[in-house]
Amino acid sequence: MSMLEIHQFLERLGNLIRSQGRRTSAGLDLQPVHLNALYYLSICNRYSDTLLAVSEYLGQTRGTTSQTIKLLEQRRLLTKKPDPVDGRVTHLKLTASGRKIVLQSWPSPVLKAAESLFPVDQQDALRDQLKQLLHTCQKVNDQKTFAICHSCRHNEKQAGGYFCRLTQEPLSPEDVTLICREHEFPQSA
Amino acid sequence: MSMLEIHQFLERLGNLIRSQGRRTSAGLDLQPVHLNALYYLSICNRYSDTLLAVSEYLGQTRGTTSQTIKLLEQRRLLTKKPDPVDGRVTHLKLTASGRKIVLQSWPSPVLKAAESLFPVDQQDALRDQLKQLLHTCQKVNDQKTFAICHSCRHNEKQAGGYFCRLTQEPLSPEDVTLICREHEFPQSA
DNA sequence: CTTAGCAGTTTTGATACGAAACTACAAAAC
DNA sequence: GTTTTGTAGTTTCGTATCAAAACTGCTAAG
Repeated sequence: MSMLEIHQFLERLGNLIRSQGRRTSAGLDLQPVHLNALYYLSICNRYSDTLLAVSEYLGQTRGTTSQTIKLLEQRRLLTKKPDPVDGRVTHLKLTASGRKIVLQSWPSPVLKAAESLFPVDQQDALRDQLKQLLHTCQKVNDQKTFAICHSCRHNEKQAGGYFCRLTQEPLSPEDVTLICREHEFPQSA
Repeated sequence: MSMLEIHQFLERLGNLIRSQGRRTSAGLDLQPVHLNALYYLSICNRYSDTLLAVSEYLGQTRGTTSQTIKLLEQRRLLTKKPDPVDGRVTHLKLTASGRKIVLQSWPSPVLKAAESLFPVDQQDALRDQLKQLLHTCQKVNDQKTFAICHSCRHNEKQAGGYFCRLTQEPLSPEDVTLICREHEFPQSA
């Protein structure tokens, strides 16, 4: 019963944010999905700034994402950099104007306006519950979690900093606050 | 800061539900937005089962909603009944197969699968917080609330039942559990 | 009885999206 | 070292979503 209502409220908040976003982001000539892609690229780490990662994060096919990326590149909101090692891979880096748009458009004006009327401790509680629900859904549906290295089972705290056992590379204190497409929680099942 | 993360989690849950929904509801030959419209019609009261109300609920224009309704009518998932008093208005009623599809598709399989792994008291807490956030957003953005008569300032508890001061009509115990496009919370500001 | 306003429809055009075929590169198989 | 299999990304095409705006028909106010 609760899940039914949770679903309903999620849809309604989503509709509110998206339909408002279509109107306001129309000034930027960008669609909601473009803002999502830009936001992802602003918080992902260096292993996760590829087209494939974006498409997995957004739940789209590669073809669709390819169109999205092409448009964002034409608008000079991101640049493509070929991977020095693997010739198939290109990394997507936000430009200064790309970062500016992320700062402008996140969070949505709808939520920003509600922020001051919504008690801070309730905001934190809601955030934690949503995070929990998202990760439960992802686990059940065998989806990638896209969480920060800090909570990843491949990440190892060492004397001088951090180390990723998967990529066999050291991670900086900033690195472990970014989200990664290879992220896996420590298995508790 | 919390709002930023809340927005992010809302989007990701939305994407998860929608991209999964596109796959499963493809079996029904319906799009996510159609399921939303059907669900709304299953929980709205007799003042709110019109095209205009649906379009306000979904945040679409009337033209877009008109297309949605036309398709649902062709699939025999709802029927149109002209209003006996106002010749401009038509009421939208779900058919038996329409109701069946609502029961099948709500809540999303993604959430249903997570239900058993997500503690019940946390479900209730999350539901209440989402409701709170939604209503705060709607208030701030001057949107209709679409909540149940039970919480409406126009509704009056009387000896034999309930009474709506706006429509000047009595409401049954079942009526006050349905959502209404004219709903307004008692003003506390 | 005229005018303003509302419920709903139709048409048009832009954009989003998935499916599938395709290119180019990489790594494993043999 | 050549073939096979797999992966990153692109292109094309058909379908669906959506808003904008012009439209019909009804209602209600002046």
